[in-house]
Amino acid sequence: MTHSTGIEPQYSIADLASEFGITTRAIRFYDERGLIQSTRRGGVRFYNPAERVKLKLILRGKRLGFSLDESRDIINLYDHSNENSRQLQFLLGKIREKRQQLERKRSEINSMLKDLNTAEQNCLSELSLRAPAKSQSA
Amino acid sequence: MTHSTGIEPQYSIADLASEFGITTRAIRFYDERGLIQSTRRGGVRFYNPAERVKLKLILRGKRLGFSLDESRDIINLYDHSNENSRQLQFLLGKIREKRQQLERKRSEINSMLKDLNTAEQNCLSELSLRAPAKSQSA
DNA sequence: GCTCCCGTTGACGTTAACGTCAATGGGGTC
DNA sequence: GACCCCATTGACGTTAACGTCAACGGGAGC
Repeated sequence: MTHSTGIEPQYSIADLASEFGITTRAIRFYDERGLIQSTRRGGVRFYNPAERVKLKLILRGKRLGFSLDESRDIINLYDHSNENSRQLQFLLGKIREKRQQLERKRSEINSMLKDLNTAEQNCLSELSLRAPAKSQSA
Repeated sequence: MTHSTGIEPQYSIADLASEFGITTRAIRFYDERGLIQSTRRGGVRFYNPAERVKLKLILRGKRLGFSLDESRDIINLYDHSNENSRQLQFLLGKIREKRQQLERKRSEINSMLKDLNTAEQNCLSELSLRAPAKSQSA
């Protein structure tokens, strides 16, 4: 599969579906929407490693609460071929926006983790009350 | 619960809607679904601070990609009144599951942040190529 | 040549999470 | 007591993100 010279591996739609645990319908949906691109061989879709990575990004985005449109935007942040300086500046701004959004998400996750920790402590202390004492029960 | 002041503040549906930037319809929807509870005064909904906090948790959950059902589950992790030891053990397990899920999300966010950083660096280096040199352009 | 399996394109169905709209009603206020 | 504003209930509409189903086709194996 991994040819060292120049030939890229190609993935069928079923390959990717089983690798990522999604349906082929979902992949076709992303394809129709232009989130990923397929090369056709006799009407049949094939995907190269770059498209596979995009698919990964889409699924990661979904797990983090991003819509497909947002994921598309995020993907586009990485793909800047022959842009001029103005476009690059714009891109840079968007990248920094996205970073702030992600940092907000991360801090909200940290809050939730703190809350869970106190909930766990409450649980444990209530359990220790209900249970007989470990060491010193006359 | 230890409350010293005695009287709790009550929030109208419009209060909460404007505070959190959502519509009253959304709040009624959460209410119908039992994610939050209202006390009625003449058919009109009112919410106490505890329900306001639940609403906050729901919205935070949404931003992090949790469904309303998942947020309901998370909220229930904090509310264990008079449970027996078996139920507490079960709760403890769920709390730890949720924590792992959140930690996965956090590490995925960290990956995305790394990706964004390299994208930013690429942008910057391309810009420095396109732009004239800072010091010696004469 | 027939069957099986995978793939394709429509077309329509589904679910979550609300939005929108109509009819109704209470509470101030002028 | 008419007006206005906010709230409620019910009903139906909407959008995103697919699921499902039907009809069709290519190619591998027998």
